[in-house]
Amino acid sequence: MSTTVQTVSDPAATNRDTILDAAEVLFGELGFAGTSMRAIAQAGGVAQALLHYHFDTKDQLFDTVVKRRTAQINAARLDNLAAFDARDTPPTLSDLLHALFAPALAHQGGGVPYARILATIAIGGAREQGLVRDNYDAIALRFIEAIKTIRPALSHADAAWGYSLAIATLVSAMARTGRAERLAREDEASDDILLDRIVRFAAAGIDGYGPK
Amino acid sequence: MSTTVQTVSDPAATNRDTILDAAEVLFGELGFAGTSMRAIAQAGGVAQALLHYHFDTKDQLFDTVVKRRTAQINAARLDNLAAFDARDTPPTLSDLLHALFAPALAHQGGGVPYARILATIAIGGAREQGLVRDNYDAIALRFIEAIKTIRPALSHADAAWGYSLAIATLVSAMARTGRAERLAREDEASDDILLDRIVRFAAAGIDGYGPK
DNA sequence: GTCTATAGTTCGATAGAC
DNA sequence: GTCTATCGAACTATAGAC
Repeated sequence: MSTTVQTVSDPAATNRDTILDAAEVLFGELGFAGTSMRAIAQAGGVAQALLHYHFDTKDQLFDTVVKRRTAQINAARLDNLAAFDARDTPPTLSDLLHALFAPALAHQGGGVPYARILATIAIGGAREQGLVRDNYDAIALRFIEAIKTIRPALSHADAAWGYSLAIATLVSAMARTGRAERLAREDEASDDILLDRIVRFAAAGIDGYGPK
Repeated sequence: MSTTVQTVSDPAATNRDTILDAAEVLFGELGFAGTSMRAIAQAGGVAQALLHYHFDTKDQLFDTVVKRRTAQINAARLDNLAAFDARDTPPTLSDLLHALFAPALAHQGGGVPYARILATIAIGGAREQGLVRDNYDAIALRFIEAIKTIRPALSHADAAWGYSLAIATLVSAMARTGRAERLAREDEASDDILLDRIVRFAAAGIDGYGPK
């Protein structure tokens, strides 16, 4: 990476990156089937044929968009787990959920455009479930084990269900539909408020499966 | 409605209903943009032109699919609320969530095909959020008020966020990706088990926003 | 690496017979 | 109400020049 600040129109970005950025935005807004290679090319200001040169097919372009952010998000999650190991005191359940959620909501994780892609993948059909399994199951099991360490009374199944439903609240937050704010009669929530809401809800929800 | 039992291949079903059933399955599997009018016509065993005769456009066909099930689900939810009012003892928070969740997971609510449509709508973009607001905001506010009655210590915002994240767990369950079971190393969960898991998690999650 | 041009397919929607 | 046939547009992907 160069020393310049990363922006949407980074002049140092290659056409390949420009295409990935444009694809991420459109896939997030319109979904895989709803987004055309033509529209991505136009948004990125390049010829449509260039997309096929760099990524071959639409399917592979989509997979590349996902993999780029997955690498960032999961690396940050593993860093957070490592930081816990380096401390004197073990993390609380809320600490652990914060470490799980924050990288997916943060801007470095692709921001709102990618968050909406990830949300649709999380509830997607067979094709999308393959992406989830390949990209996220390993890290999920790491966090499930951490939950069991913090709450030894929970069975593996309880911890796994608790983890899965915690992710459900994250997916809802990532989709950023604004519905919760509308029902609460509040302004659109900031990342910090959103994070606090889902951490508190999910931590209590997990504890609903057994004694603290 | 006739006195015969409604089945997938009800011989008394009109072509209009057959089209709606086929559209529901395909929209659920492949999404709106991923489903073609041709595929729906073929699945329903009718000419493609007949879809346009009955529903005019693809957009209106999709809206009709949603509205048909919405009416069933919300009627069942209101029935459940009315049943609480007719009882001597007020419902618990878990009772209330059961009344909210069960109609959306039950077969009468369209079963798995429609559940997957509803899940995608719930995290969808601008177009889908219009459907959510029009079809589900009114009933949401009814349940939020009920939450505040059962837990007077909660603010309106706390109850609204609790409701929204409870719905997030329902959406996750409706998508039936099988991921929770895979992580828990269990067989695919039945409707009853799924319902019990999300009720317990969501009830505890709501209580995470304030004292019981 | 990047472009223009286009091949070949599939799409939503309509016309018109019955 | 239901069909066959088809229009015009949009799609993914490729060919070939630079």
